[in-house]
Amino acid sequence: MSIQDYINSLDERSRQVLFAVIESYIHKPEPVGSRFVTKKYPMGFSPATIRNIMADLEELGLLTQPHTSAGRVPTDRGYRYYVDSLLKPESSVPRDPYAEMMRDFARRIDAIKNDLTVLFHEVTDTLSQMSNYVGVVLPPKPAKTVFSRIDLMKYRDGNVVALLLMDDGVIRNKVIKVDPELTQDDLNRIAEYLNGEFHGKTLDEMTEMLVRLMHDEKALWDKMISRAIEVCNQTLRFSGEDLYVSGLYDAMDLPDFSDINRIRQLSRAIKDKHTILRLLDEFANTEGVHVVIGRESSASELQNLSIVASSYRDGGRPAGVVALIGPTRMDYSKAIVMVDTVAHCISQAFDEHR
Amino acid sequence: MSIQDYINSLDERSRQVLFAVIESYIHKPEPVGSRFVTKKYPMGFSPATIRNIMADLEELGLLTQPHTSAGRVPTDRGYRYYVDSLLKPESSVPRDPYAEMMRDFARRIDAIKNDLTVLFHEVTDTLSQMSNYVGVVLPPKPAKTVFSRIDLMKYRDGNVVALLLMDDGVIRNKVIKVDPELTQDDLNRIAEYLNGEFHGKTLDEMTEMLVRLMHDEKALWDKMISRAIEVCNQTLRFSGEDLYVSGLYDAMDLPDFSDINRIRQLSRAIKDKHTILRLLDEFANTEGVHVVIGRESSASELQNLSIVASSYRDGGRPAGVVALIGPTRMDYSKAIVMVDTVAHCISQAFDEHR
DNA sequence: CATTAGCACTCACCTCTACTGAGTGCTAAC
DNA sequence: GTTAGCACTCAGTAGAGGTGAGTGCTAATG
Repeated sequence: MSIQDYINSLDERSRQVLFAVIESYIHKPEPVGSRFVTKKYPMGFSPATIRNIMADLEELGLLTQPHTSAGRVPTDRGYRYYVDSLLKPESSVPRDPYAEMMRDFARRIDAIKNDLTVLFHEVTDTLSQMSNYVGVVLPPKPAKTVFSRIDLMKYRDGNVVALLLMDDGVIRNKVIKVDPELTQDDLNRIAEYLNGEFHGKTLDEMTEMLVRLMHDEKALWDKMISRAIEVCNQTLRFSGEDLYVSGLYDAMDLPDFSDINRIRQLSRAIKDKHTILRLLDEFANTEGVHVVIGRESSASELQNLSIVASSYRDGGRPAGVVALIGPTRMDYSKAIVMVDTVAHCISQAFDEHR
Repeated sequence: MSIQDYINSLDERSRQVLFAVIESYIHKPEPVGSRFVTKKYPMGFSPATIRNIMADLEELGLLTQPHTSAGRVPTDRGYRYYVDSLLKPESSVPRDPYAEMMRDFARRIDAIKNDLTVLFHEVTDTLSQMSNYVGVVLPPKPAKTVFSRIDLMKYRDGNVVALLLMDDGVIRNKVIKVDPELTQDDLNRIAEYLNGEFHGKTLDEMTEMLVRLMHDEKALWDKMISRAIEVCNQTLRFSGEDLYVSGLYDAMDLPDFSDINRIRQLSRAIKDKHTILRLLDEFANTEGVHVVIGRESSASELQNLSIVASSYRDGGRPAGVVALIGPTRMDYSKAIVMVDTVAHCISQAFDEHR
């Protein structure tokens, strides 16, 4: 019988004690003693009994002691058990306290769902304000979004403004350089050609087509086409995938970040976004709420941090991810409800949208 | 004779000592003792003499002691004197070490000067990376920029994408809601009308005109005009003035921010941008580099912070501001050179641009 | 008369010690 | 199986003493 098996077969008493320790510690970040448990979570046993149980839980790696004569503190594995086995009956999580906020939220995002940038900023702001953790949104992969149209307008010098509209609302404008000889009429013809060519394609397909076109003979003798390819090529050169983040400032006030190094760690994790990006990306095609606790993610940047994430859907299919990043000592039940609800709100907003 | 007069008439010795203390303290944030000064900045006096001079400087409020038996530390007033009287002969500031970087910088911004958003991000990034302070850019007041053209494109549902081009490169796109009956042809006519009406106007003048138009009789019977007004009204509703900021993460590594409260203070100052915005705004119409040290700005948020700022010009006239925000214990000479040089680079990029 | 050597003094900082109290593990009794 | 009792551990605090960097003052010096 492996440790995992032992953990899975915890008896009710042990579960109660573990639950008590974790809830208490989440409420107030101080090691929890046996006497304290008997007082605040009375279950008819003396401190000595609780001590025995706690010792068992420590042996299983669910709790640990900061030092010999201190109370117990949950380990990452402890939180994991808490999240998986103690919170799972989701009905027990009280959604009501947030219902009001969420109705309000749903109303607000309804008004701005046309502009994804504004929408996602609103989402991260709301998430972080409500939770005091760091709110994150992974926007839909632009590569998977469907081309709607491109417009080209002459600007100053030899510059042209390219406006790229995608079907789901991702709008991008970019100043590109072209042959200054081109007139607006030329540009219109180029845009028209591109609109026809790329109609209904995803960005991925577009770039693929572009590569093919560039080797096509037709492009060699038709100047207009070769120019169109050039324009398109410039426009599609993206600023890379981005991530909406907010709430670092509020999170800094959490007791978990009273240590300067913890703050640095958190901000570093947020600063070079690709760690988080890679992690969230894994959830982009899944359903439901996921929780990653501390070292569970192999990324060392996230050692003392946990992530609660859920994908949201656009037209039934998973599109992007919303998440909360906080300390491992996180109010998981609260965070899970929030992330879940917000994800649903977004999915719903998208659905009404089409 | 006021204290200020005494300060202005410091003799050479005192100036030398003050200079030594401040330079040393900027180099390493530890109280500077008399013995240390005689060793590292030999000027032919014994520690005792230096002590007497230091006592005088303290009486004038230029230095202070953290506690009785510690060395001296500069006060805000001390830094002020240092900046005004000891650094002013600008020729003494060595520009060379940065010359290389700056050439590089000039080349880089040359490539992106068409897109102000990208440009300003690049500027704050460069400033903060080179200095380890927080780089800030106040973009040109959109209200003062000159209208170039507006384009309207039908999007999904009853939505329209409005693309607003301004003469200096501020480009803004916005999804607005209009009467779904409007065809693309209608939109084109509306845009044409607006382009004619607003040609060469600033945003300020545009809003003004808009108010006037809305009370004009013509608007009442010409449906096209009234729609145009509506569209324009929606488009001009801005997301408010913004501020480009970057470098908080790097600044956190400065010893000045090893105290958690200092970090919180700094991030709070950056978070609600309007304090900084108001401060920088004062410099928007001035020339040259300005330095605000600690409490000199009445804003309590900036107590332990200093700002080195300079306006940059667009077409000869001051347009916006670049700045560095750091601890009062800042390397002012370095910061001043950087801000000054960067401001010049931007001005130059704009000039070549027209 | 400016400068300096000498000296007493101050005070942050470090270390050592002792004490306290919260909490534990173990064992024997219930 | 549960619990009372007890010895033990250890972080945290407070006080005492020593150290050293630095000062202010005064009297001697050139």
